[in-house]
Amino acid sequence: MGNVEEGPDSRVRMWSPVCRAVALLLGPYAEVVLHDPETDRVLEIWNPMTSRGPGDPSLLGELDELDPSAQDVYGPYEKLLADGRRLSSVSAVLRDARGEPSAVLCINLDRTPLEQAAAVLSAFGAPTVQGPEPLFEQDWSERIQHVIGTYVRETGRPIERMTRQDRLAVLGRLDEARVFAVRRATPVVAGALRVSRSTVYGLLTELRAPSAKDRQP
Amino acid sequence: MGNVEEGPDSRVRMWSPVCRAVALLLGPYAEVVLHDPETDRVLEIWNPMTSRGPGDPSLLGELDELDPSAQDVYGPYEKLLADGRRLSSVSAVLRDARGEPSAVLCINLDRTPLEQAAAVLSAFGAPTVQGPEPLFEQDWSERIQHVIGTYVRETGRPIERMTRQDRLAVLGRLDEARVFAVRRATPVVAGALRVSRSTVYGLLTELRAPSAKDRQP
DNA sequence: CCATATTTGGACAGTACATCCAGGCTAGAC
DNA sequence: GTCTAGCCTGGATGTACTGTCCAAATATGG
Repeated sequence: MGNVEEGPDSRVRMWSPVCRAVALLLGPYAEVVLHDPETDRVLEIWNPMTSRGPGDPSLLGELDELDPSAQDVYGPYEKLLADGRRLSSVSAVLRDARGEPSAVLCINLDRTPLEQAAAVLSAFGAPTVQGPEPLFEQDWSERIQHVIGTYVRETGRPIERMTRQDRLAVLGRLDEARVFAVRRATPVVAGALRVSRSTVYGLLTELRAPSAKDRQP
Repeated sequence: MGNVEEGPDSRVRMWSPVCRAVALLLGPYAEVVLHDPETDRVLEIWNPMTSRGPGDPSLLGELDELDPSAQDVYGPYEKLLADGRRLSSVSAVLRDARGEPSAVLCINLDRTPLEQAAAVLSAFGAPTVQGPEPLFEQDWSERIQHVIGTYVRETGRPIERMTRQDRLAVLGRLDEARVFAVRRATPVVAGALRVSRSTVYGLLTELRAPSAKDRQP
């Protein structure tokens, strides 16, 4: 973490915790830059996506001329890197205790991975991530339904035409999914399989103790 | 307390551009909170994901006692909301010009949409970007340890020095994480908290029935 | 030091879990 | 059709777990 011998700029000292926090949160997908609006140069940079470093020119442009209702925050707007990566960027004017602008913070988020994922998803007709899609449910009863539903879809056999082997297979999956570790799960599974609790318990013990059976060759 | 002129807290004035920038960039998926470490209350909040507001208690605890090598930035660590959303969180201690801690910034990023997308993609055999991240926790005892560990790290208070309020907070989180829906969880939690089973049940009932509490002396 | 708040271990009642069994049902063999 | 064998069922039963209560022990705070 060595800094230059001259000691860090007081502005860097003040704002770096925020910058490092954002850089940590967004991992390798975000670049955080602290600019000096006076000299129009980079003060410090975290997770650099290009080869810029402290002291390089900022190429910031005139933020002063932007909409004053934004109250020192600009964006998000889009940038395009030379290699084709798309960035979402925001900027904020940081002021000292006297209210004078002392630095400009820029956060550049690489949207490319997200957009690729979104493209794959929409190609398969998956819903765009807007409303919460309960793909994997926190609720264990939904998980039960999900496991059983998957099995029915795989075998094309509805619940009421299931054979003993089917029930064993489904219960095996449910057991692997640790469904029976939650309270009151067994009666729910029995109901979902249209079977009595006794049957479920019987099949489960048979499933969990295959040792005594194949012991005799 | 505040030695400020009228209007918003000077700290809010100073840090709000950063906060608003992050909140804008990350859209509805990130919550940005500014805490007052003195009073342990929320100073301001952007994109709130729960119903917290300015003036509410932070439940932050003392960050001072944490590992000094972290240099005022903590995390990312994981939080779990009641509805199952998983958050990645970072915290940063913000210091004034004299180097004194003046505020604590927390950014909470909702990872759920990303994880859902990742689940869909991996179901179609698409290459997963990152390594073996436990998508859903199978071992609930790990989850208990994780929730407690997170709290300890957040507050810098080891289990044996916890106050009643700490225990209440931890049990609240565990309850939100639906930990007590699994069999045998309560004794395990009691053991992990170095507390008797009775205490856990007592605190839990107190936690779950704040409605008809202080009506009668 | 006392007063109050909190935790504790243990006893207890109430559930839920798991097993067992006798009888009923179904399917296939004869 | 009848028989047999295997499976399922409902209920009875014993065990394990859950949650509550309370007096005593202990911590907390003035």
